[in-house]
Amino acid sequence: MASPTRRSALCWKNVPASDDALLVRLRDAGIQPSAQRVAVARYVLDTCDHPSADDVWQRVRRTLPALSRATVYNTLNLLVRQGLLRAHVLAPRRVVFDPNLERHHHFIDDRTGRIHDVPYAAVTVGPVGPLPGLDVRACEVVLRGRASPRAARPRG
Amino acid sequence: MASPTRRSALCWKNVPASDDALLVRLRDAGIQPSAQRVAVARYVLDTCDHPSADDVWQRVRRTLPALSRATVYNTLNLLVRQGLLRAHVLAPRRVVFDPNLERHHHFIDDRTGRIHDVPYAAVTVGPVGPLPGLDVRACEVVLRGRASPRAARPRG
DNA sequence: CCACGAGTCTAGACACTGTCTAAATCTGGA
DNA sequence: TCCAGATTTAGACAGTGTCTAGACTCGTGG
Repeated sequence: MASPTRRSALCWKNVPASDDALLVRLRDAGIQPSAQRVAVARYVLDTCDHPSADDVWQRVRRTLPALSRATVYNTLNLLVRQGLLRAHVLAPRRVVFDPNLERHHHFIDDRTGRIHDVPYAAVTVGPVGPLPGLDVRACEVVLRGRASPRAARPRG
Repeated sequence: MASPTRRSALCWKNVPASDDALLVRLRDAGIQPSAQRVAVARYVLDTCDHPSADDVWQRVRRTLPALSRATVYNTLNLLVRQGLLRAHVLAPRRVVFDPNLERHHHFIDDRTGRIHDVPYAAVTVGPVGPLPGLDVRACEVVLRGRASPRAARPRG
């Protein structure tokens, strides 16, 4: 064959040493830390942008051009399944991923679509009155409105 | 031409007289009541099933076989734009339509995916504490859990 | 009665999202 | 070194929602 059509993308050791904490975290969750998974996790577990799966793909491909879409979806679903990530359905055709595992709510800017985290304590929900026949196990609050430009950054 | 490939589907007068109230409602909202729009509205404005756009299409096509998918989407968006219907994004790849215009919340059964309306007063939300930079204009609560089979019917 | 313009509907193309499969590749252990 | 199992890739596939061109209907005016 003339050219290496298949790059050596699989290399589980090819991860910067500074990611030790991330590697431990993945391993503790029972996730084999391949280069692709680490790259995806490194971005998605440390962002406050609430990216969609495609956002993650676009972003991580900058450093891992051979990354396939299927791997991104697989990895995101794996992270969700293992409890390192949460998925929210906040906009049509847009599942959004959120590394914030603490109980919290969301604010969506009507104009920009930007999603901001809202501390759990900032909204008082319930006590839910008696709802006959409904066994409530989770409660999510979505606020909508407009964010002032200054508040456009959920975290510094 | 050999055969009527194009049926006479457009017939704005071809609407049962018993739908007078609906016709008035549509006209008041500035919506020209075509047969297709009336058929869609008649179903979607009087259901508690929280159907998706495709559900609406499947259902209304029973009585209007030539109804196109684009017309359903156009009509649903029109009803939403004119305030006769609400759209909720409660599940991935599934926008759900809700004719209940009163303020209310939703309960989603984890197992069946069924959506139940919850009276606004049954859940105490807020008072939202001071959220600097966020101008909150709407607040939606989504409860998740399990519904007992007996409670599976939001309305009789 | 007929022509015309505005509004509506249909069929299909299109873009996007998420899942699945076969084949190639890599890893760790014997 | 070799092998079994896990992982990744590319592409096919299905579902959802939008858009466009062309056909159709209605009301109005000549």
